Amino acid sequence: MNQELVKILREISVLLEIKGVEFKPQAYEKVAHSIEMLEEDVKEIYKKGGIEALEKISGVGRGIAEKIEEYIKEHRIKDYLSLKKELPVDIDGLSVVEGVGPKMILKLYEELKIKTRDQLEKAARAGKLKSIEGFGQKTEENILRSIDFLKKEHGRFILGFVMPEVRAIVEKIKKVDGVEKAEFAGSIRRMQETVGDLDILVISKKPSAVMDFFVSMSEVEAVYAKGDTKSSIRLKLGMDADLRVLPPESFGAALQYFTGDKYHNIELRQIAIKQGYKLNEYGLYKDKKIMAGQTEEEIYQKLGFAWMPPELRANRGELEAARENKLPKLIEYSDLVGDLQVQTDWTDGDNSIKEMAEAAQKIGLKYICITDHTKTLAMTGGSDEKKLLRQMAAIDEVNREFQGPGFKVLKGAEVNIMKDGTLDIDDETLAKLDVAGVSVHSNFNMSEKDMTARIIRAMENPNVDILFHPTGRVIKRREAYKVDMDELLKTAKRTKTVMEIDAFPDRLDLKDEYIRKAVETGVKLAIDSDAHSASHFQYLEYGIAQARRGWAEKKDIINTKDLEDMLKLLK
DNA sequence: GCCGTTTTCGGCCCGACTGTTTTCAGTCG
Repeated sequence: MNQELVKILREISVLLEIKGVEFKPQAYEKVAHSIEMLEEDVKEIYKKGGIEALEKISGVGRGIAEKIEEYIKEHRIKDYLSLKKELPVDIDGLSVVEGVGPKMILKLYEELKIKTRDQLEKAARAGKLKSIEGFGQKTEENILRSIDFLKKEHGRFILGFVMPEVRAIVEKIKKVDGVEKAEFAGSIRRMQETVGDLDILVISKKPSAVMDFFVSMSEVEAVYAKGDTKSSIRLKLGMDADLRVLPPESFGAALQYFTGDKYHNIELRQIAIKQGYKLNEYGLYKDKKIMAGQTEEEIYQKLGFAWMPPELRANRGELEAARENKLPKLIEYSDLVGDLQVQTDWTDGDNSIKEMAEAAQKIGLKYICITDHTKTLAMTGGSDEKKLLRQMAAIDEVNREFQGPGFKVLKGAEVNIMKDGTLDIDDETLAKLDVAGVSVHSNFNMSEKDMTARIIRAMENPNVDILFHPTGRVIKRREAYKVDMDELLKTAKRTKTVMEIDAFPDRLDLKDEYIRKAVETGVKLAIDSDAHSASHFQYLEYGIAQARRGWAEKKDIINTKDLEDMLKLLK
């Protein structure tokens, strides 16, 4: 229900903006965002607490609450339908095109009866857009370029897959003559699952040298704009990048501003206004006098907050917590000492047990658990009981070679949860493993009720230690299966089952909000790389980022503990 | 349409750049 409603509220927002209505568009947009972030279904909220409960959702007042009620009861919103009748266009599809906003949507419809992105593309290819007043050659080209991109990439990039290039570019810019400082901001600094573009902030005595370098890097595919303080490019990897040169006294303000997120910033600026300040990307001002701006710390401090890590900035309570000095002491990127999901060439991994162990040791881990697939995942050559026993002996052999307390390879498996919640490995064999992980790899399309019951049954098995990648999604490829996460977390708490944060860049389940819920519930978590190759241990970083965005501390994550202590936390 | 350390009316985040136009509206982040 939530996603349908979000889409409708967003459309109402744009439709009102097209009509030139003031302030209401922001009100609807704000509610759309609140509902998007919501864990609970609005239908459930309404069922439990009626219209008053709906009004408790951030940004929802009586008016919108009644519209939500109308949608729940009658599956339509009258006002929305009449707005839609006035302007029957695919708002969603058109507004994701870069440069196309409410006013342009209206003109496109009035002049050329364009309703969909396909029609927009055809009109642009036929050169018809130029005929509209206020549209020119450039507008047409930009629209086409954006449409091509949407087709190719769906607009977002998976953080872990673009991060190496991002870091390399920033390092290169740091070396340009005159550059004193260069940092990336935006969703990348916040370590979001997916990122839209790259923002780089620079202090330099020679701005033009930085701009010249930036637009002529080998990674650049196209240059959109080049100015004294800002340049914009498209990278060959498909992502857009902006670079801004700033005066040192504004660097912190700009870093804060461009890191976001948007909702964190709106909140912070409103707080600044209430205290008699004005906050923008150049600094914190009182009566045109700059009061802070060189660092983020001094800006937050002047406004009465502790500095907070970018991963927390989402206006989900972090400002309040920072004011009361109740910010969580987040798990650090150096805190992991083990990895509990590792595949090898015994099934679908690239490397041997020994090679994986060596790679893990090299990046500073003290133990890994080998968790190859089991027999019903036939395409990977999954293990049956016999093969598992043979692998256990092979692991003993590798451990003998390591000799000494420095590093240990544990025996585990990623056991399939069958349709009825039973496992495809017998209990006797499971009991012999150090760590038994379970996961769903088949029948993704069950009802929420059946899927929840299926997974709970598996968690109740006393040999099962960890639920691997608990929602089964693959970002940009496969939706999460339907499951009642509240029930799973309750079951995890009751049965002492650990929930996994899968660090593989396009998995990253649990999601941040579920992590936060797990932490609040007292459920223990493990951050695992799900490595299928020796190079994949580097992905642990993205799992840690995910944990940080879910407010998790070191104590919540079992593989921050030394081997003995970690094993005590398993069933 | 929402909301309250400006509290039930009167505000609502803010600045840069583009494209097209000749002084600025629209879009974006």
